[in-house]
Amino acid sequence: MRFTRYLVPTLREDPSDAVVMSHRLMLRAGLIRKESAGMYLYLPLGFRVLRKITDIVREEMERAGALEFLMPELTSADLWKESGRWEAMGKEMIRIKDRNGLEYALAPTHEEAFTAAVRSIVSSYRDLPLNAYQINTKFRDEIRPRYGVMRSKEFIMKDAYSFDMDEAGLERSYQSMRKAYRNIFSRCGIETIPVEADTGAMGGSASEEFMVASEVGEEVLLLCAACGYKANQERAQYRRSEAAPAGEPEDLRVVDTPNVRTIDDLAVFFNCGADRFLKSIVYLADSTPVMAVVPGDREINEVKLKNALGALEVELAPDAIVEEVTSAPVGFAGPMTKKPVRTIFDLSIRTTRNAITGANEKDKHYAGVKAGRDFIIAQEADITSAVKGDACPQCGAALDERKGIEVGHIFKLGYKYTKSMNLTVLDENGKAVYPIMGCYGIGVNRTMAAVIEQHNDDKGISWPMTVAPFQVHLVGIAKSEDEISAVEEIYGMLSNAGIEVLYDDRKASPGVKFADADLIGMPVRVTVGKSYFKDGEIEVKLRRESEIVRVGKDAFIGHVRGLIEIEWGRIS
RNA sequence: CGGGGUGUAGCGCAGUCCGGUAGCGCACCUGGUUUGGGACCAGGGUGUCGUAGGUUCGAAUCCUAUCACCCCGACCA
Repeated sequence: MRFTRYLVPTLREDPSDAVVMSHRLMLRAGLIRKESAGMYLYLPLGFRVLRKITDIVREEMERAGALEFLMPELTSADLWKESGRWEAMGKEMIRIKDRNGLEYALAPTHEEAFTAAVRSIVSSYRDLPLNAYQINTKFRDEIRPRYGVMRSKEFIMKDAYSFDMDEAGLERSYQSMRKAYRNIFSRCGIETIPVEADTGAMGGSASEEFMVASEVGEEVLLLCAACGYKANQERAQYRRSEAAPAGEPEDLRVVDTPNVRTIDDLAVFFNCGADRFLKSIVYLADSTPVMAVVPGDREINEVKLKNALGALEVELAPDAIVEEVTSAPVGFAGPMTKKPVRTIFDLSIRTTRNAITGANEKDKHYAGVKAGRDFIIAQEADITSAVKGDACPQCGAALDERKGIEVGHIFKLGYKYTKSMNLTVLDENGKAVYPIMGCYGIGVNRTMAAVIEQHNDDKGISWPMTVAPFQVHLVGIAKSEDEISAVEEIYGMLSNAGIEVLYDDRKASPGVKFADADLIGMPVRVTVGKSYFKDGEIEVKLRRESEIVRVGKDAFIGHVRGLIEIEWGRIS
């Protein structure tokens, strides 16, 4: 491909609204342009990368025995009403009506669509196991799209749905996807960390996310170097100390605490650490008030809380509700409420004694509080987030914390959709049974961004060979007609050898060409200039290294082929 | 949704306080000289100053409303 016939609008300066590296580089290298918030268009160069990634995804999915479909993006409301998600998906799902007033959703995911498709097509156990997938656009009305294609309203996802006769079958499907995902990400040249994850609104049991460690990641991961435990903070567990706190047991007493409301205020007032307090927060769980009680130095994990309560939604209660529940102004809540309210305690509360907590009365706190004596733990659960330094739930070693970008997510769905949408097949005895499902997603655009996050330097992108838009970037530095034809000849040699080459044939200065080559980041750079015209030497350089190798015309193609092969081999 | 910020040429920005006929750099077009790490000379302006009202002899600038975008938070497969 000739640069002058292609369209690579590189930018010298960083666009002002791009804050993360991958976003900046995608814009500057001419891969994408913003259409509006959370919507991006892919220019030819960017689309080539997207295609390379989807090619890899497709190959690995086919190898795992999955079958490719293409589903409609416009999904009728009936489908969502069957599963109950027309309500449950909330505002994230974009809903539209046609001219007849029929309601549709722009698909944010395709469980319903695939379940309905399989229901109408498959009726025998002989057709299972089935793993159906597609590579298609998803629409999600994100509250806050950000970081370029990392979180956008419209994005490309590879989504797969497995249907098995029993749990053993699901386990096989799940493991085969797990393997396929590892292959896909490693072939894209990115290192991923598989972590245990929450199953979220999809429902189901086992779940793993594939994370790319990155400072700009939106997820927090807890990792144990000692035993290999890895989990998303939403789910990560930690071992609590069993030892009772030191000090003589105290009696319960009321302390005047005028205007002392927050944990920080209390720590100053009582001159002690935040861990001495019991933090009592009122939530609305599906509109019903619930009090959650955790140690003062801990954050409540709303995902865990939601799961422990069996609720669909939990949100902080407004002040009016808090005051009603506690019979006191906000800031003086405690588990010893005057009126009964459902209260859930974190697991670490059971050993509490000599603690300080709100007295459910204005300007008063209790001190010397002891669990079991002063209040009953009716329900306890793990409802606090693990943080760096906590004890690993498996081995007790200190957990480490990192940020990650979620590029893939696999989980066992169970019977949620087959039952709600009544998908059955006949087993060998002629009896109708519900298949069990798994579902598996990869964010394709996000994977592209993650590749760039992991492969860049101060000059630009440095593509892994497997996903690079072109394998070779040919820079010609020619003045005379003769020199230009000599470069053209090299370009012809590369093209004829079947090598993907972008040939910078612009009448620009060498500096401009080299700078653009580094910015766009093809893995191999070939320079044909004065050392070729004088000594017959073609210069070959890897983007990720600084060394330049000079080869003669005869050995040239063989050398480049060898490099491509080596670079390919480094990755897959 | 709460807090903060920004909208002026394709990109990056100045001009706004203090109203007086739209600017700079890069990119782009024409001609010429150049060519090994973002060249130079000469010429060229491609704009509804986000939008709509208002004040004024006169508005990018002041007032009102509104829209969009970005960041932090809340939220979120």
